[in-house]
Amino acid sequence: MNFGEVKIPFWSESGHVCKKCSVTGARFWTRDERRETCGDSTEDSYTFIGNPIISGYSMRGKELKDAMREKFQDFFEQRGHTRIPPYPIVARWRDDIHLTIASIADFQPHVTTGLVPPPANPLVISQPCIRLTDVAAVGRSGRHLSTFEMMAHHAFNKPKDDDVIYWIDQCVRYCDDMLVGTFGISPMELTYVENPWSGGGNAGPALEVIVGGLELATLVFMNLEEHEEGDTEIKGLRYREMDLQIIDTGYGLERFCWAAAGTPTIYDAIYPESVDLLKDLVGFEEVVAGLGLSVDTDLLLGELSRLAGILNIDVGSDVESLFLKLSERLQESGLEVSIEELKRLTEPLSSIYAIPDHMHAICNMLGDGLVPSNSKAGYLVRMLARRVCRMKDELGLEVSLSELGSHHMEVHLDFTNFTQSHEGVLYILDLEERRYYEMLRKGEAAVKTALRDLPNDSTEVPDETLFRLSEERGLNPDMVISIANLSGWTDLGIRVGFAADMASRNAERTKATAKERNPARIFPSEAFPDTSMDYYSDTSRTSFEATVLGCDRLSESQLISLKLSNEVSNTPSHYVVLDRTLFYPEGGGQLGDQGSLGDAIVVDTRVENGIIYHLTDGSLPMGEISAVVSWERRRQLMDHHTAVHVVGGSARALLGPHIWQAGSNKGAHYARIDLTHHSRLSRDDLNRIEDHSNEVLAANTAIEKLVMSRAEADEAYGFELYQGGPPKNSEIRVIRIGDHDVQACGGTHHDNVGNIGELRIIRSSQVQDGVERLQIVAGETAREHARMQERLLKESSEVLGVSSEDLPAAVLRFFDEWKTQQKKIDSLEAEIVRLRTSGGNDRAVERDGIRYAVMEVEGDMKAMMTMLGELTRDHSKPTLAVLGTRDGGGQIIVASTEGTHAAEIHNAAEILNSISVHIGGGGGGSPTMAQGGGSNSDGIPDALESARQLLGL
RNA sequence: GGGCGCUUAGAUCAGCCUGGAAGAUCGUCUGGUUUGCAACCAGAAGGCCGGGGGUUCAAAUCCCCCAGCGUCCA
Repeated sequence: MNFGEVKIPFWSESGHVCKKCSVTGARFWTRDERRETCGDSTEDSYTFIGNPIISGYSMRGKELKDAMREKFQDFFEQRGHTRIPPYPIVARWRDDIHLTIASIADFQPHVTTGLVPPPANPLVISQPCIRLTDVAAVGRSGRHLSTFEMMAHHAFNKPKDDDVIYWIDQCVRYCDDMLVGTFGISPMELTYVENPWSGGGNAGPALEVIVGGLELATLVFMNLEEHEEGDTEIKGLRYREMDLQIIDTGYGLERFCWAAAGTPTIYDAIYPESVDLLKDLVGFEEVVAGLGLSVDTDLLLGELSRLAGILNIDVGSDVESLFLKLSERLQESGLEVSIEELKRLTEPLSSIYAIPDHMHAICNMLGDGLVPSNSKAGYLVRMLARRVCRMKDELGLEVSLSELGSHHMEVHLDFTNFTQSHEGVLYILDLEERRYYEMLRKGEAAVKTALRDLPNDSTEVPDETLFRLSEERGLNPDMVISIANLSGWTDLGIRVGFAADMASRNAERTKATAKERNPARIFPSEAFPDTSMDYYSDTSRTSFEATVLGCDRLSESQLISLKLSNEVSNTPSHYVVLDRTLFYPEGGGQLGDQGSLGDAIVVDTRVENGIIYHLTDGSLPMGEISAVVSWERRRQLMDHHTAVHVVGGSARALLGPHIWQAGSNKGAHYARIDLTHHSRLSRDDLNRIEDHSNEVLAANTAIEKLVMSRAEADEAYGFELYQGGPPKNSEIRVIRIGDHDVQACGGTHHDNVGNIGELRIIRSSQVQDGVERLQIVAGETAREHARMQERLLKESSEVLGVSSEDLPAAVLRFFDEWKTQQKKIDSLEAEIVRLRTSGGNDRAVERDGIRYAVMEVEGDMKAMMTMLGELTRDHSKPTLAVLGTRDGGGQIIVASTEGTHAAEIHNAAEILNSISVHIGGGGGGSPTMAQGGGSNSDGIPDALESARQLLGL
């Protein structure tokens, strides 16, 4: 039997036969002996539109989804599955994906690798998911969604332990029983297409379950893992059997709803209220009537939906050629519609369909506490919000983003599961809309500047210009064109194929950056047993005895990959491995301990694969050794680490549930914590957080340090635990500060928060949009910081001879005075120049109607420029001026009055070059204005004299 | 996490590529016109060209560092 073929008793018992699809060549199972195609080919169009394949569901929208979901979960609950509440849509327990893209993602990687047992076995779940890979097709294809619920039943089998819940045969029986028995789908319509699955290091056979041209479910039987010595080869990679064998199913809730509703598109089935509202606001009926289509519109729309399903819309594919294909298809169905008519109808319609879908994703993401940003998951919600803003503008809607959000949450969502408040979501939506229009406003000037050199009758914009505007200003090509069309370039359009080029350009770059990633190991960790980490048992112990198990010189490349922090003052030469240690290795943002091992100084401590490496300034012999951890440093690190937890808790309490720790760093001099927040923090905000934190310190709450299994911790505290990032082990250390803060953390902490004494938030900065970085000092560094501030104030106020209270006023006064005096000097200098250059001045010579002014002046280049202006700006007095000053090694300006006889017969740059040799320098400029300088200021008189000779004066 | 861009008058932005006299529009102020306002005309004030270093005879302009802001991709 080949990999991917599914042979189970159920097939023959239920009368299924195996066939080969005449279009795709895929193997599939069906009860219909005459069937030629698998159901999921270009020859299989949707049969359920206007003719539901699931009956008995007359409701639409949320009510339909709720009913469908309940029916599904109830079916499996009655068959021994435990119902599990859905996980958040933001996948904070994983570091490889931002959003939950499938129900199985809830259990990766900890459960699927066998590290942690599943929350129940078998289980049933309906998991909201977001996938943005096909976001461009949403609203256009009639079936694509960026957000959907994946209903699923999962079973985790361990055949080696005789622990098998159920496998392929039973899984297919459940599926078939439910579709036929519970949902009343005609058995003859069902096909099961073999489509083996591989990816992400795992593989297994799989079946696609198809009815009426619609894929309702995928059943994956994950039983292989990538391994060099495996005996199964798939797509060039070798796989072997896993100890854990997983039933991974996915049933599209929205597709069930669509199949039951039989509406033209999936959006009509699940978001009817929103679609109606938008059509109403747009006046869609009038739009259609105004088109004067040559065929019946209802007929056309129905036909479009049927066809759209079999047109495969890829990201970056050419919309133009898609329309061509659609139009041809319609003709085959006997509908004569021009591409132009088709466009005018489908463009607004696709936005009307896409908006509810996008709003659903946006509300779910924001509801989960996500903050819009210019990077990571926050960027994804911003991108969707901007798509909605653009679509509603193109539709000419007056309604705001938050009004759309408000309507959507009211009609389509259960708000009870949200961590963010209703008002919080609307507030963020308003912020995002303002930012979008701000971007557009700035974009207008950018487009005009970028296109300035382009003739007004151009038809195409250079590719490079479009790429740059898109990347730097966030203006996608469509927006650029519409701005340009309004600004004078009326014929501009986008080159055919440009969208595809841009997509492939992005794909190339993604590929290039993906190659650079390699989390290389630094140390030979297989040579040593795991180090006993004694620092957890008593965080205040500092001296201990241990055995040196290994010591070796650090290579040049090891030193580079270590990326030592700037708190490491001496470059280490060796690494030392012990059997046990009190040295805390860098981890969770806390820097490594320092101290001494025998005669050697420990400058940093690291950990890799459970082995702790002490970085020392010398080598050590094998055997017993006594060691001391620097308590001063350790205490400071603990002050900072505990302070970070306290500040994080206070920020969440004061600012809202969207506050998450996006990263942190704890050194000996200061600590910092990155927090997700939608606005910049004012000093006032910081003060409130600081006060709140110090109140927590004053209460001197005991710090609980618990070790518990991951499942237990999840159950007790939820995902807020993982502020510091996804957990890596099945056992978790939980640091709990009363009711104030609780998180999984491997760092060293005090036993009571009061041990810190006091903490201060000394500044905040924005590391990305939506991520605010707070710098914290605590304990000794807080006092040091205060002393430093005092010193700065004292030194500054002493310079001005004022008390530090008067410093701001004094500085302001001095700055103002400096400015007014500077102006006075300028005007006085100008006055001197006027006096020297006006009338009866014997240094100016007039000849052939040109005034020649050759003179040495005092002052710097700026003063000379002012003088020059006086001399040469007056067109009624054509002048050639040669000015020199001894300032700055000697400087010379030669200039003539532009547009006059003087400018025609003399070249300033030439004159300058021939005379500047006297000051040992050079210079240059235009024919009417040249300046230069040198290093021999005493040569100025010679230079001016040679100018006089050159000009024959 | 990886890029790219921006920071110039009270506001919005040119100028930077290719170094050589700091600009435009709006706003402000003064005067004219007007019964008055708007509009119009004439004129003026208003600039550490984000901060710091470097290259150069010369830097808003080129190079490096820092800060603030924006944006794209993962």
